[in-house]
Amino acid sequence: MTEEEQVLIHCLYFTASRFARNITKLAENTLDGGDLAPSYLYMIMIVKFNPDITQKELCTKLSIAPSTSTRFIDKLEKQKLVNRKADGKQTFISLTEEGEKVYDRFRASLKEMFARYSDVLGVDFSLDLSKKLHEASNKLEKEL
Amino acid sequence: MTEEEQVLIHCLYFTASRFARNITKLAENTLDGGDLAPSYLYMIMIVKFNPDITQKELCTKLSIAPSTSTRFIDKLEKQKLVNRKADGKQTFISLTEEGEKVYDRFRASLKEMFARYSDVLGVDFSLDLSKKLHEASNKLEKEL
DNA sequence: TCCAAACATTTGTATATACAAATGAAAATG
DNA sequence: CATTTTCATTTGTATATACAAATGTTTGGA
Repeated sequence: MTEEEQVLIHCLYFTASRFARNITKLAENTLDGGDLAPSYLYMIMIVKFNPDITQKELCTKLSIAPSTSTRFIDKLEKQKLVNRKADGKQTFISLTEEGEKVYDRFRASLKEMFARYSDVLGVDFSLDLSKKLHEASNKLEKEL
Repeated sequence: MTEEEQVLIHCLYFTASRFARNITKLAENTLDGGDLAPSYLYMIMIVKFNPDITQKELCTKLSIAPSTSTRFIDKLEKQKLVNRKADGKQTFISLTEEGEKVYDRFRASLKEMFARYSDVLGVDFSLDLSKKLHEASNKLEKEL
């Protein structure tokens, strides 16, 4: 292993941010979100499985800043894909009918994306990597 | 496993982009790059181990767009951390003395960052994850 | 030898995302 | 109950990053 690679495997920031750029490009090319970028689909997916989720909880599950969540929801609301229900300090988010349809389209196109990358990386490798990233995010989110 | 998690582990885009945000935040807080964001340190690291690298090669190794590389190098050159050597179509990049110093400072602070996250994730898990992300990026970069 | 095609870099512009400060609402405490 | 504290969201602003078009350079035919 070269010294360069030694440094790389000791810096998860380097390897993770590069990988994120690669997989984002693939997602932009293969996920069907109409005119929505993949990150909006991520939010829609989370809302789908957590109806009436608060904005704060969304921030945690997506690891985004509160200000980012405001802007994302603004856009999704304008497109009538989600509803905001303000109650005191909190805001609750849920999908509209139209939002459910976008989710279903995304869900179908996800198969295609999975096929594309697991063809290159291997199915087991891909599932394992994704699971590890998920676990790791939860731990970092909680303990840092 | 919940249905939400089933979707997550089938979508590397979701898990990788969230993880990248988490680890980026940690990197911003712990890596010592003076006033440079972590992504600039990544570029400096690659140049350190590949003196006189072309811009195109940098783009491949970092998985960034050519326009992004131009802007990064503009900034690093303005701070006298790298040199541009134009030759025909290509541009060759190398570190200045000052750039080497920035690398050395980064290198020292990397130990701290590694300690922070491997404390939460485990040393073996962290090294393994980083290695897998590195391999996966190389494959996606080559075959997609 | 000249032109067309290929290629690397740069510039114009748009967007996802962040942080810090501002706002608005609830809860706690005297 | 009145006021301070705490908390969730929003707004102002900055930056990393991308794509598409423009520019500049080389190379391979005709």
